[in-house]
Amino acid sequence: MSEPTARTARTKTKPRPRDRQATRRAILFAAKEVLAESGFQEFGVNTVARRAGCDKQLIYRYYGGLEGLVDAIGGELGFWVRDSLRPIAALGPPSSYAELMERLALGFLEALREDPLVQRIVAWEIAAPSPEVQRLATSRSRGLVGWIAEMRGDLAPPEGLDAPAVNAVLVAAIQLLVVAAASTGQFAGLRLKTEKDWERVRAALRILIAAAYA
Amino acid sequence: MSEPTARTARTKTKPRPRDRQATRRAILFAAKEVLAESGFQEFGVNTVARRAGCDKQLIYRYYGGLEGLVDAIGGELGFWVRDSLRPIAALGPPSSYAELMERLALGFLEALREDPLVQRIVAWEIAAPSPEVQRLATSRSRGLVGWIAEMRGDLAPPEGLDAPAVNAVLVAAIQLLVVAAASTGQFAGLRLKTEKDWERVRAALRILIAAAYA
DNA sequence: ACTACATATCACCAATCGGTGACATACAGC
DNA sequence: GCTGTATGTCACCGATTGGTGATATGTAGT
Repeated sequence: MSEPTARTARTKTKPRPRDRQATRRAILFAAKEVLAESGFQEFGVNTVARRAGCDKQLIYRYYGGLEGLVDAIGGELGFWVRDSLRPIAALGPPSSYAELMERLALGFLEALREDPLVQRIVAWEIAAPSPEVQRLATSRSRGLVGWIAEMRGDLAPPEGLDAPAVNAVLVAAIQLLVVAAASTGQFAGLRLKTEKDWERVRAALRILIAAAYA
Repeated sequence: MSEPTARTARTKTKPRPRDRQATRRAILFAAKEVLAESGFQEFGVNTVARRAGCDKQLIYRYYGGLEGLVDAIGGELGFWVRDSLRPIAALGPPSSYAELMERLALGFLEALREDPLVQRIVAWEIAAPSPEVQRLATSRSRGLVGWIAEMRGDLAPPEGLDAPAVNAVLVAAIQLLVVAAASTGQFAGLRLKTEKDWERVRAALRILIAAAYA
């Protein structure tokens, strides 16, 4: 066989420019895209490499595999809570613990609604408690709790009220409602599509918060 | 080759007794087991067939594939809400809407905590909104909403309060807390392991409900 | 006893997965 | 110009997946 050997045909696809940092970034970007658009079910070396337009081998070389890639995403997300709630801080100091919690809850709701990537990660944490994903969860949790503590200042919840428990309930509700809205558009018979629908949710949250922390 | 043909070796494994109904039941039972124990990630024809101790072909024959199997599970779960909240009804008529909602919320919490299968299905609905799973969600939603309406009788929520929205928030919180507890044992910095942890959650729910419906 | 059918199992398929070793090629240092 | 190394691509591996056609076998009806 004097026809072109396998190696001769090697030049079918243009190789990427040889820029290690750019390739690393491309992979990370593709990973976040895949996760945000298709969820963790599609998340794998093959899919990410295809999306990034490079060979999957590079994922192993530059991130040591999927786990390292997830960690890299987690690293970028470490400050998500802080960044997304920054506008809340700009409103000036709240006058009461109730007002603080209302701002935080509604701000968290909006921030989560606008970020499909974090939505997917939340869903991932719920559905597939693998160790690497757990780290994402705990780091985000810590960020949230720490942020609340920081904003709180010297404001104190009413005497005898278990604020961490109440806040966990509120955060849980917000997370599930947003994720359910993204995937099914409704929850427990409540439509979650139009802005009017969300106004009902916000009103309910306001009532609950005001009542609990009154 | 006069050695045993492939077909001669066919009798390695004992075939199941030829009982169509029993086999159908075994498959459905195995499917629920797999789902409850390992979650939807492991849920597939191969796994279920292995668990049921039969050939996967039978899943296609008797249920028309995975979708039909999921539908069968959904059919059995149609009355889950009603069944699991039956003890609540036995307590006698509530004296107020607030008391009704408190009973329902706490009853729903306990029922969900005790049923890993439904927990997995909830997680499934959240993470992988495929059409067949959606049907499970909506049927359960309808069951819940209908049950509330039925129990409510002539009790009415306070004037001007958006009860469906408030209830959706509460149900969402309960669902996510239970699922998070099952998978990670904590949520938003709140431990969810011991009965004492859960008592904090129940107390928080009681406060929120009482305050909102006062 | 013989046939027809329902039941169950097996054997294989193409596709996809995560993972790895071999090869190609651009570029930097000598 | 030659060589070594970093970067990128390809080709393959074994395992697993959902899916199907062919085959064996128990059982009921004649």
